[in-house]
Amino acid sequence: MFEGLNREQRVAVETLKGPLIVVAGPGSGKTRVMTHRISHLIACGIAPGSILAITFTNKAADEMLRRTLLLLDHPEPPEGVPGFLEASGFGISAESPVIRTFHSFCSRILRRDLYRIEPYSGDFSIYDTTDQTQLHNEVLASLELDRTTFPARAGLSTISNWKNWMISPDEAQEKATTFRDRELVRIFRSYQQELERRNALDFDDLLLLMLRLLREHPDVLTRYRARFQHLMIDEFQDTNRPQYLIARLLSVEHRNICITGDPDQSIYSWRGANPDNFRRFQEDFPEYKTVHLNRNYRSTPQIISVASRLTSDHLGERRLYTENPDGEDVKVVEVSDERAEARKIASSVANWSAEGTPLSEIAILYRINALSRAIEEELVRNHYPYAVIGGTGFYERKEIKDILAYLRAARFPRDEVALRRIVNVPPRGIGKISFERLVDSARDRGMDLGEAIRDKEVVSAVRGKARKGLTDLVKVLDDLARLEDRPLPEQVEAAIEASGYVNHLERSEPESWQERTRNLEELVTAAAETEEILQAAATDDDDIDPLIVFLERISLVTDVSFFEERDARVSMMTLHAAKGLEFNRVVIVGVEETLIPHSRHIEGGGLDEERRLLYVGITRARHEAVLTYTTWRRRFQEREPRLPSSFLNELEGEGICFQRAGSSLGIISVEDQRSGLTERLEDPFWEDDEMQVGVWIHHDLLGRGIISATSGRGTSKRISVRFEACGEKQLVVAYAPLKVISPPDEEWEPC
DNA sequence: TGTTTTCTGTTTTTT
DNA sequence: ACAGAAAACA
Repeated sequence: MFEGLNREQRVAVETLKGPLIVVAGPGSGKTRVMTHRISHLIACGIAPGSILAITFTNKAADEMLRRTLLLLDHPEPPEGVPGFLEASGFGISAESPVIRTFHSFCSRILRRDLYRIEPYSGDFSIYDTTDQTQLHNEVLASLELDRTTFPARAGLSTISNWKNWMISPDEAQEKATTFRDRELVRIFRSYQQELERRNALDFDDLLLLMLRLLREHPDVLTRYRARFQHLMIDEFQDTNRPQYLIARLLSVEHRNICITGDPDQSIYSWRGANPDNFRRFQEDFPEYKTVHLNRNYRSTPQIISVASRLTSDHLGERRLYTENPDGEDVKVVEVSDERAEARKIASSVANWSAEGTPLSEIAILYRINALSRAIEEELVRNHYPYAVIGGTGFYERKEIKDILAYLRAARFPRDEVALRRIVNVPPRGIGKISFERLVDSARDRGMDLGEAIRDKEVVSAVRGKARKGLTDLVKVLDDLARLEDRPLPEQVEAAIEASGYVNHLERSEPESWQERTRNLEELVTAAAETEEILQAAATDDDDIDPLIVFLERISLVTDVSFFEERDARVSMMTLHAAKGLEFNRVVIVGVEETLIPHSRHIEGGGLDEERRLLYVGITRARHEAVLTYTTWRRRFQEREPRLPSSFLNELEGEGICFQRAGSSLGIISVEDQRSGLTERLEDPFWEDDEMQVGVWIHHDLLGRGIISATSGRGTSKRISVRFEACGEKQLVVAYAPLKVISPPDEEWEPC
């Protein structure tokens, strides 16, 4: 049971009673400790079902469950069936520990008990970001506020912050001083009311309502306290206030709570994560014990020593060390632009692959999703399979969301977001005006939209094409609703069929309709998979609607493991998404000022978190870490000069080597590179010609004009020209009869 | 007049 | 690639 564990790890595994803090650096065997601890609990006679382990992602949950079952000599869970099984199953068996994220754990409980809180019920919808944005904008319309002054992104992030810090609309109102703040509070208030009315929960609500449930219903609290005698929380540095309070409520009596985390890897404060929870924990559970896991088993000494330069010296006490053999230096590579960066990465992949590193052991990490594009293109060109993790995920694709919206609208008439989404997709003549008319008429009668579209009088308020479209839609939805008891894949297929969606795709997206249709087929496959899992867990006492399970799985389980096949592929993801993962070789791209640190966080408290983000990135690597930065990068249409990240200065020292692409492996310090930067402003890839914005030209046919924009290079370079005689035209420089002229005098007269 | 198509400007991180 | 705005269409 304890073989292969070091002394500290063993202490953590053996301490089963009472509060325990495990401070675990990257690669220190934290998951090992957690899985051993769970199996040790079970070996000591604790009922598996009374163990609740909270992880940060569903992927981590699956991994932990899989490894725990292995330790327990369980038959291996079927390949490719994620621990999601557990989500629907926790009512079922006391034979397996419950390992989930906070969100899916809460959702599971709320499915059963949310009816206790007015006016909700257990078949609530979960609103994802898209749904939230739509609702936000509906709220704006009803409050007669302007979309540009109150963008959804900003508004929702403010609302989410309030919720994470458990500030009610009333409290927010008291603190609001400016006009804008007061308007935001109004938006918050009606956003929340509208969610309630629709029996819908956003991600924050999953936590907040769980907390309310436990606080307001002592019998429920007692039940779950009795049920979960042992709590474990992973990535504790990234828990927010409601999450901590839920954990405290569940464990404050038996006090068997083990938290693991690493303040140096706290990278989610923007989502309300509060490292201060460590301090609160120490106050609330003063008899706690602490274990420090400082020995790293993952990385080379070079990687550890370089990465450690980014962490604050916690009194020199918590320093991470390793006894692994030496490896290569961490490399910092300068390249001229994002295409050169992509080529450099592709050639690294080629070399590593030739040396025998499997593609699945290579990761490319970046600060923002937008950086993946250039690299993807290069990998495609070189025929390297890759998987972009996160980003626009499968379930965020338009066609997928549309079909799911059909199912939602058919079966959950209160869920207006879904109905609004598909009311005119495919186009059936119900435009903005007709729809507004419909909504008004429904509101006048105090009806839900779902009722309204079936109401004769309301429908007669709309006329012509729109009325026909509406009756067609109602028929489609009613037909779908009738399939309630059919198997899930059949329902999904029916939704695709009845909506005429494939036809619509073919007409409206001649470029991509085939791929999108394939995606829809994948959706049917996913439905079949869910159906299968539910069949396997047929002992379910809760008898939950398969469609609800399917939708929930989709909104909460966005990990790779759920959908992607496990072929050998290069992984590409953001630094945030890489948390908790490890790879033999890691490339971090775009290590540039304004990217990491991101421009929004260069000043103020956010800077430390950016530094930790880079720390997390570097420590993902076992054998080799490469950091790249460019001197030029294309952003929208413009190419802009770039500076290396200021963090690179902090990394200087033993175990790291700076090199310029194309140059021999000479060691060049950051200062050398900085001073060399100005002379390299003429980038070899930048063909500087005369056709620049602001230059006057003469066209043989169109006459005089001034260049207002340029794009592309070489023979594909295009310019926009505002002509005196005929307005703005687009021209291809290589083919247009143009010559540069000196500016007309009148334009240059000083005013 | 109302609907559909085309064009333009926009991307921090995510359960 | 996507959303919102302007233009084109019925």
